[in-house]
Amino acid sequence: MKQNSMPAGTAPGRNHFPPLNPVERETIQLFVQLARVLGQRPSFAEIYGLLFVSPRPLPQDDFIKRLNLSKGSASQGISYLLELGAVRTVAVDDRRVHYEAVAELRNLASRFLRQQVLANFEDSGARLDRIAAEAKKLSASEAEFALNRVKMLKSWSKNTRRILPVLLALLGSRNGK
Amino acid sequence: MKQNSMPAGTAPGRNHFPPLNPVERETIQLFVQLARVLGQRPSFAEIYGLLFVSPRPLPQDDFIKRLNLSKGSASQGISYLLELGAVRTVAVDDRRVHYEAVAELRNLASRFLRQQVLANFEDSGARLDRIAAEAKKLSASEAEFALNRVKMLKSWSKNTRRILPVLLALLGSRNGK
DNA sequence: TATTTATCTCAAAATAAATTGAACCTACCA
DNA sequence: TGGTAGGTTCAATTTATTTTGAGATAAATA
Repeated sequence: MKQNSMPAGTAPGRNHFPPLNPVERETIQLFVQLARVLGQRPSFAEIYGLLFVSPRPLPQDDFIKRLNLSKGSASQGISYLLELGAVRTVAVDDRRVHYEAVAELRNLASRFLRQQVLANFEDSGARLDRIAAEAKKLSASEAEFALNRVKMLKSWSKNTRRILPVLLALLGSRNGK
Repeated sequence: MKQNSMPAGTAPGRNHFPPLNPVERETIQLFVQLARVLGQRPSFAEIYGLLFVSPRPLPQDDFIKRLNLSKGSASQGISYLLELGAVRTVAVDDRRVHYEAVAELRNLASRFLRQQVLANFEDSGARLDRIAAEAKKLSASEAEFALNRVKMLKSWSKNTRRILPVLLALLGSRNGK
């Protein structure tokens, strides 16, 4: 079989967007499902999933065409994933920016925990102090109970912070070693 | 000041639903915020929050009136929280069922992780096998890459399962002991 | 410099999730 | 044995989130 015009049989070429094969479809679904548990948008998960199964970096065009996404979703999704550190840009001889998945669990989990989870716990300390202050204005027995609850919440928060580094260390180590 | 008709000055009485005080409001808000991170409904978090700050068990009436909830939300919320083990019923000399918060972090976290998080990972194993099977039908180089990705996902899932028991043990221990 | 191509922004539309409340059970009690 | 308080269920509504797409911007190309 002769090749014509297209540079090489294996290179997909600029305007070649084949439909998703079963491996791609299922992998993307896997990430969409995971995303749901973690409170992430399905369209963003699709993008990450496609990049994750792709042997080569992809430009935005690719997810727009192959995932049927709008330009807006693709752009928002990519910038979110970059910000999260789940995706990186790759230099390619093309005007378009190409992206690839960052596939190290340690990196992903660590950034996710820090940016999405921990960030939301940060300001709880201030709130707890406010609650304690208000609690002192209550009647003696009510104050006692409330202050006890605050103490409990503070210990929860301490416990949680204590655990994170351990968690990250465990995620980083390979295969239980 | 004389008491009349009401049994005792300190007992809230059947139809007494004072508005939330600042301690209650702030505590409830704390749980609502936490719930958002964990993907839980705000109305359910409100119920848990109110029970958490209440020195005595409360019947459904209480959250309906004091939190401005519909009967439906209260009922759904309570049954969800019971199912999750975040709330328990308390025997009280009253036809109405009274509830109190289960406030041990270890219990809460363990049940939450198991029911909400782990349950969603369970069936990913089957999907990974399907992906591997499909991958073998691809061209040699594509198959190699895809199978490698599957291997990676399997190791993620293994890592995650390995970590859970450690996590729970850490959450259960007090104050870093 | 004009034109084309890639990407971004954000208000509007579409979709999904949470909440309500009417209808319906089921004990209890008068 | 009929009335009522407490509780549940679920379709309809409300509210929140996600996605879209019509411009705007900017960089590369002609």
